[in-house]
Amino acid sequence: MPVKASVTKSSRPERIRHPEVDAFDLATIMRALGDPVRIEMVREVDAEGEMICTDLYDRLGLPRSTASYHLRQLREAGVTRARAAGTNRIVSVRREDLESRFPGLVDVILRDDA
Amino acid sequence: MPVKASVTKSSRPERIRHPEVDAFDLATIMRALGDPVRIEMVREVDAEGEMICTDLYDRLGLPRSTASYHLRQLREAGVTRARAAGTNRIVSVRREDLESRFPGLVDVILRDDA
DNA sequence: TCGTTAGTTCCAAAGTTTTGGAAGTTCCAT
DNA sequence: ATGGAACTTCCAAAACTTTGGAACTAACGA
Repeated sequence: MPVKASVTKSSRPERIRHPEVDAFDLATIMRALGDPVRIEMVREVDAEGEMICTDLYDRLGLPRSTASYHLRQLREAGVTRARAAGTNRIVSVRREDLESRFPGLVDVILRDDA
Repeated sequence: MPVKASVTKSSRPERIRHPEVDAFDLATIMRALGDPVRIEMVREVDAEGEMICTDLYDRLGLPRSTASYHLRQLREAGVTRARAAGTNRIVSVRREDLESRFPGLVDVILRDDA
């Protein structure tokens, strides 16, 4: 009989997936940004440069699973990046990548004084 | 008995509604642009400067009611403008209005060469 | 090894958007 | 008037997104 009885699911590190700049899609990015919670997330993260999820989630005051869902939309569109650091995850805005593919877009998001 | 028996609905000219620049909302505009059909509409219209709905709808090859729905999303967000001209409607992109409120955004939409 | 913390994924319910045919309105020409 | 063309709105079905609690995983410290 082989090794273990109950590996419930993936027992390997599980990389965090991010699209490459060449795979960025304008409609997908616009859609990710078409939500006030997500725009706020981008602004909070950008203002700090980098942020751990807990701090971001605490500021937004949403249930963690909901906040995690929205952050995923941003990450999968290419707006934010996440890297693991111990038991935390450090999030940042992909400013240079966005700027190189859609010049001016980051400024539009961050500079709105409505 | 007053005047008419069956006015089924509004019997008055029915103005086409457009938000004022001050009422533009970033998330609403991003959301309106977060769809490939609508991005294409903006590009087609902008390339012509002005366009009547029929011509636009014919180019997109969608059922008219569907195309009309998408154009409405754009108009209500503030991206496009429509004015009546006889039985036609002439559509255009609100370039200056968008530029004044969200400088750089129109360029992002029109200049993407993906 | 166990307990705790950080964060994600699962899942079903709730909510929203999209679709397209049919019906309706408005305008113009005859 | 009546007819037709150009649009829009209605409406219900289908498709998608969002929500949040519960279950889960992975990393760390004692």
